[in-house]
Amino acid sequence: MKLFWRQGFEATSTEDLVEGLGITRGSLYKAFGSKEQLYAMALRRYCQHHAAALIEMLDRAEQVRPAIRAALLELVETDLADPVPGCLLVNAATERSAHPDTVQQVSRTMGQIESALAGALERARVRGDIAADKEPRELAQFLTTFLQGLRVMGKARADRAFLENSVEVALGALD
Amino acid sequence: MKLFWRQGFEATSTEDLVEGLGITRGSLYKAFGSKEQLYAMALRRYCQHHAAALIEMLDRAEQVRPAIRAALLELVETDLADPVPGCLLVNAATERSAHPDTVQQVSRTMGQIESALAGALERARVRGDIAADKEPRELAQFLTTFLQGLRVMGKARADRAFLENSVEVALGALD
DNA sequence: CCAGTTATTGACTGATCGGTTCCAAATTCG
DNA sequence: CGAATTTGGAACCGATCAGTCAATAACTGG
Repeated sequence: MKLFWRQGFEATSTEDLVEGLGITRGSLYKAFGSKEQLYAMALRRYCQHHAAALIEMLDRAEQVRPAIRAALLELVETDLADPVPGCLLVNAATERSAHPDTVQQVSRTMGQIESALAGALERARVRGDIAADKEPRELAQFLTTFLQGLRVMGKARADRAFLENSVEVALGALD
Repeated sequence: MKLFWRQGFEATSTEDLVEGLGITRGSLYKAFGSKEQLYAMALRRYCQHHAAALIEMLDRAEQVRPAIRAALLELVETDLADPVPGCLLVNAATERSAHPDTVQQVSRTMGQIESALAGALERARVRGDIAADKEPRELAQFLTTFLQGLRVMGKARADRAFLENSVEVALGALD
């Protein structure tokens, strides 16, 4: 998974995968069928680990706004520590936009993130932590979009002040 | 340029380029040196045409907020009409984050967009069209980040309601 | 019209691509 | 213990990769 994450689908050869997984060529094709299928599995694993962790954090959060801020700033730190890999979902969406299976998987996960955000924001609204006149679903869609931009800028311009400021302005949209 | 734009660097073969440009293999290498150099030139051309057009639009705009809204909604329309190509800057940033030359070119262009936004927002603030207590530079960095997210979602989830709503919420952050 | 220069060509190269095959070693089961 | 089956692996496949080059074509000034 980490190879596809860091290098993308096309730039990762089967030789890289054989070396990285510590198995031989034949076993790889026995186990996964093809490079495409292995990529699909890696993407699914990424969604189950990383996206699911974000969603669970949002579901559990008592104070929603600090939780969202913490989640976004943690991603900023990740990109600052190593800007190359970025987010596999973003990489998949951009590199493989012509492959419907990949796009659908990415879209589904984005939808789950949006729903988790919408749920958390609804709870926050009930508690009076965010503006009462904003639709949680609309705010959630905005934040989902902003999140992807943050990951792109984390690769293109890994600058702490820039990224952290963007997060603060985005959170300001919740008022 | 359109081939790299639509397919990315790795997925575009020199054969594709030969066919697309209508020249032969030898001429391509005589004229551009290598696939890498041709990609760099295509990226530069993209910046000069597309990013420069956005920047000029912002520089000329009388009413800044409607101009930004129009620019963002036009990009939404572009992605809805054909979600595959997306934005070459975003594609380059994600696919080629390990190639410093590409990252630097993308970063420079993002900086120009940020500056154009900051200039326009400063004019808007003087005119009282946006909140007086917000720093134009900070808003510009936020909008630059949001813009990249919009292009990613345009590929991953080409849904008009989702994208247009995201734009409206983002513009709300200017108040 | 021609000698000299530049541009263009497409066949060719070694390397590497994703994927297969077949054999040997290990494991299972009667 | 031994026949049958599964597992693991290196050699190999045609195709395609990015890049080169000697030969030819086109153009130049004289």
